[in-house]
Amino acid sequence: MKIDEINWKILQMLQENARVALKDLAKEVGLSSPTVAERIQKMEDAGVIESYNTKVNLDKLGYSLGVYITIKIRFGQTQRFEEFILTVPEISECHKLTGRDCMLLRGVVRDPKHLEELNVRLAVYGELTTSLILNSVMDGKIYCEHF
Amino acid sequence: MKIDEINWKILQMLQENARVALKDLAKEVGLSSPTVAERIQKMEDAGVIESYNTKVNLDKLGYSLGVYITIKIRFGQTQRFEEFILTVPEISECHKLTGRDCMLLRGVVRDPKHLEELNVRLAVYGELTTSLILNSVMDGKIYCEHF
DNA sequence: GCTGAAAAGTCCTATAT
DNA sequence: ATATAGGACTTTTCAGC
Repeated sequence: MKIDEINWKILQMLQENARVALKDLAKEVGLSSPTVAERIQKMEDAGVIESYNTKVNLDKLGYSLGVYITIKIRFGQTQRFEEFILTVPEISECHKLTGRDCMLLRGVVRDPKHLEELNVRLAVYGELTTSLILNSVMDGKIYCEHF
Repeated sequence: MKIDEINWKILQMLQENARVALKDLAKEVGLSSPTVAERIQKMEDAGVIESYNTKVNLDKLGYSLGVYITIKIRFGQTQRFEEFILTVPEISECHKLTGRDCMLLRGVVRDPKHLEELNVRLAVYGELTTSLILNSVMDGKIYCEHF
C-alpha cells in the first residue's frame, strides 16, 4: 500500500488522537471530509490502520508496578503456556523472542506481594527473570514519516 | 478515583474501539448519552483515560522486523542517551529497568541491514543485546475488571 | 447524578466535475 | 480521484427531577 504525505499526516493525527473529527483532519490536510473518510477507509481495509485504542492509566487504578518478565519455557510446555498466558489479566504483552529466555512478558501489579503471587502462577511453565519498570522514557511513540 | 461496573464497561468498550459512538456506549450500559459523556470526561480529567491512539501496522508499511534491544549504558551517558533516544524514529518504547542491562528498547526495522545500521547508531551509548520478535502471542490486551 | 428535548455540530450520500 | 450540498445522524447543552 502506498502512503503519500497526506496519508502520513492523517496517520499522525489519528495516532495522536484517535477520536479526532473528520472535519479537523480534512482542514489540516487540505481535502474535503468525504475524501479523508475514503482514505481512512482504504487504510483500514488494507490493514495499515489496525485498531483504535484507548490507553488507560493503570497506575491511577492502583496497579502501580509495571514489570517485564522473561521466561525460559520448560521443554514441551510452550503451547500450554501460550494458551494459559492469554487468561492472565495482569499480562498485556507476550512476545516470543530469539535468544535463550525465549518469552518476554509485560505486566502490571499492585505491589510486590502481588508480583510474588503472579510469579508463582507463571513459574509452573519455566524459569522467570523479573525486572521492574523504574521509568518509561518513551512508551508508544507516534510514527509520522518513512525512515 | 472510583471506577464502578459501568465505568469498567465504558473503559472496556473504549479500549476495544476508541472511536465507538457515545450513543452505542449509552445503549450498552443503559444510560443516556450525556451521562456517558460526563463519565468519560471525568475519567479523562482524572487521568484514568490517558489517550486515544491508533495502532498502525508497520509491517504493512515495510517495517517487518520487530526488535527488543537491551542496552547497558556507559557510565555517565544516561542523560545524553535519554535525549538521543527520543529522536530515533525506529524506537517506540524505552524503559529503564532494574537489573544489569538497565534500558529496554522496542523498535522496528525494515530488514537485517537496517537493524545493523540502527545498532551502530545505538552502540555509541553502551553495550547492546538485540532480540528479534518471532511472534507476538499478545500485544496490548484490554483490561476490563479489577484483578 | 440522571434524564429528555432542543440546538449545534458532524458525518454520509448523492451528484457533479 | 476529489468537491459540494442537503439530509440524517450524533453530540452537547441546559432546564428540570
